[in-house]
Amino acid sequence: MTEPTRLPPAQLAAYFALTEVSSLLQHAVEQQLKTDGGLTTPQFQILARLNAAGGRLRMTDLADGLVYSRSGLTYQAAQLEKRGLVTRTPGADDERSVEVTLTPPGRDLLAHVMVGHVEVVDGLMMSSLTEADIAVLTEVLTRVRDHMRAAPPRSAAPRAPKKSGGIS
Amino acid sequence: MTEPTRLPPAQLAAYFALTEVSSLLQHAVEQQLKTDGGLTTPQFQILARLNAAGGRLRMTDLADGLVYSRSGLTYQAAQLEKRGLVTRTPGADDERSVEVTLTPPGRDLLAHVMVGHVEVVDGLMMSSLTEADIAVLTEVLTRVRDHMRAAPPRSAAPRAPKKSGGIS
DNA sequence: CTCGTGTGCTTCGAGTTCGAAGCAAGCCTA
DNA sequence: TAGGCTTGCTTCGAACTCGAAGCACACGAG
Repeated sequence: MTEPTRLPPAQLAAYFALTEVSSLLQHAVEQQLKTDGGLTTPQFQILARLNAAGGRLRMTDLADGLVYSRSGLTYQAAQLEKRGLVTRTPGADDERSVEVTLTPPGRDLLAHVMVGHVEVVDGLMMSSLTEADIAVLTEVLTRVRDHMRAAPPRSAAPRAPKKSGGIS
Repeated sequence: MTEPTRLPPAQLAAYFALTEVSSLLQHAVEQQLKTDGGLTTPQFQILARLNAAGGRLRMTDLADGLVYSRSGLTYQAAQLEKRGLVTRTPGADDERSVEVTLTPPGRDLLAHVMVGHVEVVDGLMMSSLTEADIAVLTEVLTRVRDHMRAAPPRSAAPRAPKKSGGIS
């Protein structure tokens, strides 16, 4: 039980719990998405985000909401296009941009997959929570999310004098 | 026939918030681990788990606490061994098992990395929360975690249902 | 008009991940 | 002791991921 550093115990507990829950949940969801619709998590996120935005978004706007890299987005968009779930067309205003559009089959598949998706989340996560729990969880996590989105990407490390030229 | 399914809005909000927070946090942590110690998240998890267990664990016991696949664990353990952070030796009792042991350099690196790790988690996640928030978050998430660990996914394990928890 | 810079997306190579198949050691029954 | 089943881990091939480099269009200055 020798710990290398002293740690704020309450905070670490919260952090580990968050990490573990989200890992387990993500794993379960991944299985469901693959089984019910042959989708990976990133693909599902793309479809869901497109649907939420009315069915059409530019690559850049799509990337803004998601967490992973531009190149990964290109790859997954290509996969989705192969299956006919989305189309990619040159942007109307800006010739170098690409607009991704949800097709009817894409919308159908999303609707179908969403059912099982909600079932899994419900059964695995929500079934052990009260409405009050859910409300407070949402409130707290939303606050954290906003703070994270606002925070600078990185750097400003007190110990590391590493200069990366700045974000200018 | 295909309508966007109606969804429990409060639950979805909680779920999305959880997903987004954990993604952002994971991303930030990944950067820190790489910068401070040249470690990936799975590698860090292995070292941390080893340290928590006193420095030595069998591969299987290591896998039980983590989320990813056996083959992935083998791969990462090999990476760690290459860097001299752990050793792998045949098990004493059982010749086919492998015991992974944290080396002194491994312990040192973990201690070093943990400092920055806590800093990141603290600054990014905890700074926007009160102590009460943290307490309630921990309580709720711990409950969810226990429930998830107890519940089998949607199908039984393909090969090895553990001795204790009979699925049949 | 032409050049230089910025922006949007894709391509590329290297590394990581997973599930299935494979290998070897242990266990159980006869 | 032999035979078959189980368990512990590794290897294999294919898919996915990332960051860096590259390509093409847009915009502004001269």
